[in-house]
Amino acid sequence: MASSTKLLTKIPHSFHSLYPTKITLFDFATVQSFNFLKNFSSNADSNIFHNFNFDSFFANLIDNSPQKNNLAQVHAKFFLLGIQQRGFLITKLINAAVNLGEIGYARKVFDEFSDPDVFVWNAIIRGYSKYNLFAGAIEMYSRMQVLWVSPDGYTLPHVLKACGGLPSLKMGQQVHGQIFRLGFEKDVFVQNGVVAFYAKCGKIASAKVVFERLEIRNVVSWTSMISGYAQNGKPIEALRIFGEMREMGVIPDWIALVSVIRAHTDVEDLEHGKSIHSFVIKTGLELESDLLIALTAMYAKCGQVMVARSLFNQMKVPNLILWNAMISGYAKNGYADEAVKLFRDMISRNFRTDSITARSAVLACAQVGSFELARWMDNYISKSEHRDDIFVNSALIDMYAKCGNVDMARIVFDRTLDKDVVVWSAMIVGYGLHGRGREALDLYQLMNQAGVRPNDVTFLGLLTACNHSGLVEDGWQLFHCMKDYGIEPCHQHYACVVDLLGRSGYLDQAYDFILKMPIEPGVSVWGALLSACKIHRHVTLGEYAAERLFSLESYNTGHYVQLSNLYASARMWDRVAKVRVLMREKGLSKDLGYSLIEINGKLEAFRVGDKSHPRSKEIYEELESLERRLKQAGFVPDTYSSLHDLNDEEMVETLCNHSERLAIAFGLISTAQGTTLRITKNLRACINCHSATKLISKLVNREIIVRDANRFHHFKDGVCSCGDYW
DNA sequence: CTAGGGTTAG
Repeated sequence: MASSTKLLTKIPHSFHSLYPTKITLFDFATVQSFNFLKNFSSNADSNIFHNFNFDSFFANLIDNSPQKNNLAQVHAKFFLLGIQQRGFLITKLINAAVNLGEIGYARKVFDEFSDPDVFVWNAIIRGYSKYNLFAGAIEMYSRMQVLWVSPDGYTLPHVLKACGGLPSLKMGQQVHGQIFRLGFEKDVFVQNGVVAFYAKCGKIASAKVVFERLEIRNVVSWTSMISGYAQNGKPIEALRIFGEMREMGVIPDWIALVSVIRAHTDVEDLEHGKSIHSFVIKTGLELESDLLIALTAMYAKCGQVMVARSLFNQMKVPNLILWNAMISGYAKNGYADEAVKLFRDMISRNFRTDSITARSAVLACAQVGSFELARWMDNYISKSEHRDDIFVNSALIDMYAKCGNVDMARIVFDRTLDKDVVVWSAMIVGYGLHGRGREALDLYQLMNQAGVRPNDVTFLGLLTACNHSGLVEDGWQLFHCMKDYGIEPCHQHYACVVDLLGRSGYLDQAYDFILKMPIEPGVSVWGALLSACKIHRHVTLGEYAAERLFSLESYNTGHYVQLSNLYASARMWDRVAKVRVLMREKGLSKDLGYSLIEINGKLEAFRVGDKSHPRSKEIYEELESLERRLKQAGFVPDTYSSLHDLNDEEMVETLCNHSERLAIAFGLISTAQGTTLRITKNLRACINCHSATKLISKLVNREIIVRDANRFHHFKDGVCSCGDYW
């Protein structure tokens, strides 16, 4: 009997020395051990186990269990042997289950244990906290206290993490009070937890008080403060604390550096960010993959997408967050095509995507502006696990609106359950962009009925909608509704109102309104006034607005062009010429106009007078025929404002080869009768092309949708949705 | 069995 006991305890050791890897140990030794265990039951001769050390035997087995099944087998044996109440083994079992990610199983083991001590409680609380199941962690913590089990120095950090993760300021403050009563002032683990908790709740001042009272501050204490400032929009302060930490001679580890890199990212200080990068290389920390992710995100967000991409490529197995950082980096910096390409790459390689990936990819599609791509994205999302995510759906609504199809946006809107203010606002903004003011207002009614409180973006969408549909009265009333909801109007709201008043010719009232603004009027406000002056040919007020604009942004070409357009509309050619001279003196070059048209999901670009297209000859033939038909229909080019316009497009003498006309001609010859043409251009629509496009839509019996720098124009049957005001 | 980090719509 004694020899068999000995043999059993010896198996793991002998195997261990022969096969040092843990997996091997499990495969051989435990299979044998399990076979042995299978052959006895609780009524077996208990003498066999007289001197047997269960703790070390099962501990070994648990440590080497690769799966939940193995743990379950071990657990079953506890009951057979009557040792199911050994806290040490249960703690080990729960921790092992947690490390395997089997939190549900860990909880099951916990629930079958009748009288947990602090170690067992710690194990289960750690489990919930580790997987960000904060409510679970807190629930277990309160149950622990009901049973009068006192927390120790290991319990509290997990609980604090949970309080900060929710975040629940109240709960954390209670825990902080307990910590004080229990006397953990000197426990650096607990105190660091308190610092991080306050920082996560945005109570950075409280975090600082606790931090400064710490007698011993380690790198974790410092990092908690640095990331606290970084996460609360105070990156400069974060960097200052980092400086202090360095002065104290504390060596940053890789997590500290991640926080510092994030702070540099937020201030877009690539110079210092790069020096951190070299520090990382010098200290040999560049093997730390999460540090590389932070660096990738930094370069991507600061616009250095090429550098970011090379770091991305260095990673053998990119993880989800790295993919996200790269995709959102591309999307943010206008590399929408690259973002989409990378997203497609990711799904074709069967990587898991999360809600952030989906949002970034949808955002990129919105920028590309291709309706076909938008449809593909929608199709992908609606079949994925993200289909009910309201963040993703609000991005989809925005995407469809920006890709020219507000009705598809509405379909996404209607299928979105539990709509929040962002979803409602996205739809309202979409209607606004397309000049469908009535529908925007109707939706606002429904939103009120649904009990959703509007915010600043909702009102911006509503005001834009009223503006683009000429609903002056409604807009004016809505603007005054804002204060009922305690929403402070910002520059863009004021600009909308100026636009609104200006549209109906109330220019003096618009000026008066500007003078009464509680905040300093900015570029958007004066720009709106100048536009209105151009429409109504009010030269003196327009000149004043232009003067304000030049003082705010003396190098923005657009303002000079607008002023020149104002003069042209009033036929003041000498002043048009003066603006041109002024621009030359400032060394301003004119923005190049271009248009994109989507044909079978592919985008084709045209510049003014472009002859580079392979089908150029056919395009110009179509253009000439269109021109003839326009003339026959009695179309007279509005030469006075166009010929003297300073836009590059507008400078060209023949008006019929503006980029959008080339795009239209190409669209007509490459699509079937009746197909809708979708065009995107980088500048505002010129008056001539706008009138011409209206007529063309009637002559060729096609719907033509043009997205200009400001809004959408839907041309159909000779009229445009903008009502000729843009 | 402890703590700190990175990606985020309108």
